[in-house]
Amino acid sequence: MANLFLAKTDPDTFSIHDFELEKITRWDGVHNYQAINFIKNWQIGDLVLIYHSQIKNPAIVGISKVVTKPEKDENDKRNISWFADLELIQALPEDKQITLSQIKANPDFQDFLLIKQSRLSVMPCPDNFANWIKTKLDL
DNA sequence: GCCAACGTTGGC
DNA sequence: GCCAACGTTGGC
Repeated sequence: MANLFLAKTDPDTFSIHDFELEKITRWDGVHNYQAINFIKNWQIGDLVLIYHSQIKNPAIVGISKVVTKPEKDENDKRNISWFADLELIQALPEDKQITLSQIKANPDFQDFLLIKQSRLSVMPCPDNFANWIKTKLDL
């Protein structure tokens, strides 16, 4: 059973539309220990929700999957970073995007790190959220 | 653009 | 090892 994660990106830097063009992208440049530890735990086949941050209505805008084993980034200055390659499964049409405010409004999802730790950029999704979104998006 | 929250760095 | 100063992220 594949695990479900969420990864943030500022669309000014790398957007879901960029991802649609590239189809496979290297998820690197993560410098926070906690986020890096979650990347280390990625397994091939795990699903990663793509989230647009730093915008007016932050939201989950796409679904991808892990296609390579996580590797240490030898070019990282502090020598702590890891990366893996993600393949886009689907960019969500606007009416299927899931906004931060929707997630915040649901009392079942209050233990989601997306809410509890707003600066974290890579995180696992809690089981109840994973089940909810898998039903909603037919994953 | 502002600011809260949090992580990192470096002096002591 | 503590903590002040500083840097970064991301929501609003």
